[in-house]
Amino acid sequence: MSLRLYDTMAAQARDFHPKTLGTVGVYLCGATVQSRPHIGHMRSGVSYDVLRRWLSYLGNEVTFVRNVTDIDDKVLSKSAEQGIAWWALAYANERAFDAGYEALGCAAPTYAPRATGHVPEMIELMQQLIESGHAYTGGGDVFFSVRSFSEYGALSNRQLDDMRPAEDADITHKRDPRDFALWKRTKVGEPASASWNTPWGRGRPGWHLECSAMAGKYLGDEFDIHGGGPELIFPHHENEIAQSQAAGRPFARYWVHHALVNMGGEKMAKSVGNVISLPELFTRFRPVEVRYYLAGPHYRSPIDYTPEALADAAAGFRRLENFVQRATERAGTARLDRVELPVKFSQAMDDDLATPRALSVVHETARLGNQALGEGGKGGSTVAVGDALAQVRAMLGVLGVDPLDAQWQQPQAGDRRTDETTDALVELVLHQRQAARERKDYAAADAVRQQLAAAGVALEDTPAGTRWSLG
RNA sequence: GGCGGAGUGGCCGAGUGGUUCAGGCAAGGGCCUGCAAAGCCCUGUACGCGGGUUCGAUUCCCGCCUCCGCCUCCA
Repeated sequence: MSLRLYDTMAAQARDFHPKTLGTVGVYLCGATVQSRPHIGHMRSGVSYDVLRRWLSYLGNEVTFVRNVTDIDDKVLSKSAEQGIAWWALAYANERAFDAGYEALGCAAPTYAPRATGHVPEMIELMQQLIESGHAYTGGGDVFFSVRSFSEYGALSNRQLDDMRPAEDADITHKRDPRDFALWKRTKVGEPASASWNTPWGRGRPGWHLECSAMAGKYLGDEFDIHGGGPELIFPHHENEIAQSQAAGRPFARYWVHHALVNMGGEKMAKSVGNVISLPELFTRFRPVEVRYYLAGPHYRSPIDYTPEALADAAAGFRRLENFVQRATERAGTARLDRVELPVKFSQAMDDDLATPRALSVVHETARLGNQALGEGGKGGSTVAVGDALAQVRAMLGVLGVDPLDAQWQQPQAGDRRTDETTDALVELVLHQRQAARERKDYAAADAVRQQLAAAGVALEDTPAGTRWSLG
C-alpha cells in the first residue's frame, strides 16, 4: 500500500501502514445529537466515507466506528426547553443524522455506539485511571489529572502552561484548573433517567471519556485511524489520548482531521446561526450533487459554503452524468469489477486523498470519452467510449458519485417525478413535434419545445431521437 | 497571548523553483445541429504586501497585512 495520510500528531503526511495488514480500524467522532444535522456535519460523513472507500479499494477490510454522543449538557438543556425527554430528543436527532448520511451515500458504520450504552466500559476505564493515580474523585465528579500525563499536549502541540484554564473551572474540586471531567455527578433538577450508578455515586459520562471507552471496545487498545473535525483536536482528542494512554492503551496510530464548512466567513454552527439544513439543501440540489460538492475540494481545505459554488459544482457533475448517460447508450452498461483505475487517479488518492486532482483525471477521461462519442461509431470509437465509461464510473464510484449507482437511482426527496400519464403525454407531444420537423415546419416544432420548456420539460435532439427530462 | 491552517486568473479550486499544462463553472470565438441542447476545438497570461536567497520564485527564507480554526459545547 502506498497510501499517505496527513497525521496531525506527526504534523506531516506519513505512509499509511495498518497495524494488521489487510484490516483497518477507523474511529470517527460522530455527532452530539443535540440538534438537526447541517451540511457541515455531512462533510464529515462524506470525507470519511471516501477514505473508507479508498481503503476498501486498496484491499482492506475496514471496521468503521462512529459514535453517537446521546447524553451531554446540551442534550439535557435543549430537551428541557422543548419539554421532551432527553432521550427522545437524542433519538430523533440521531435518526436525522443517519438519514442525512444515507441520503448522501455514506455507508452505515460497522458500529454506531451510543455513549449511554457503554457506561460499564467507562467505569472500568476510570477505575484503571484512579488506581494508577491519573484520575481522582472530587465532589462526586471524576477528574483526569493532566499533570500526571507527561505527553499531554502532544497532539495539539501546546504546553500546559500556555493553556488558559476555563473561566468556570471548578477549582473547588479540581487539583489543577486544566484537569478535565471524566464523569459528571448528577445535578439537582436533572432527570433521574440521565444518571447511572458508579462506585463514586450517580452521574453521567463526560464527553471525552466515552470515545476512549468505545474506541477501545470496538477497535481494541490500539487501532489505525482516529478522525474528527479540527475543532476537536483540543481538548477532545488530546483528552482521549491522555485517558487511553495513561491506562496503558496505545490508542490511535494516525490522527486524521478534516476541515470545516464555513459560511459568511465563519464556522457553520447552530450557535452562530448560519446553518444550512438538509431539507433546505435538497429542495435545490440533488443529494448526489451535494456529495460531489463536498467531495470535490481537498478534505483538509475549508469550504466556504455559497449556493453559487454548490450550483457550479452541480453543473460540473452534470457534465459527467451526461457523459455516463450518453456513453451507456452507445457502449452498454460497463462492467466495473475489472476496471483498472487510471494511474494518475490512484496516485492522487494515495497522496492524502487528493480528490481535486483525482477529479481532474475523471474530467479528462470524460472528455476523451466525449471525443470518441463524437466520432459516431467509426473505427474503434465504441470501444474507446466503453473504456472511458468504465473508468469514469469506477473513479466516480470511489468518490461515491457514480450516477448509475443504485444509491442514486432511488427516488430522492425533492425529485420531480413522472408517472405513466405524463410519460404518455410527453411522448405524444414529441411525436407531433417530430412530424413537424419532418415536414420542415420548424416554427411549430420550436413552439412545442418552448411550451414544453415552460412546463418544465427539457428536450434534447440526438441522432438516436429526442430525449426529454424534467427540470 | 499561545498553537495550527490559509490568502492563486470573473468564480470555485489544484499545483510547482524555470520552458506546455491542473480540472470545473462562467465568458468570447469556431465546429456540429434546421435551430437549440449536449459535445468537441480555441482564447484569457493568476498566484496578499515588502524585502532576501537564486541565473530565475507564485513555489524557498525573513518581516508585515488580512482571514479561518482551536485554547469554552461543537463535524
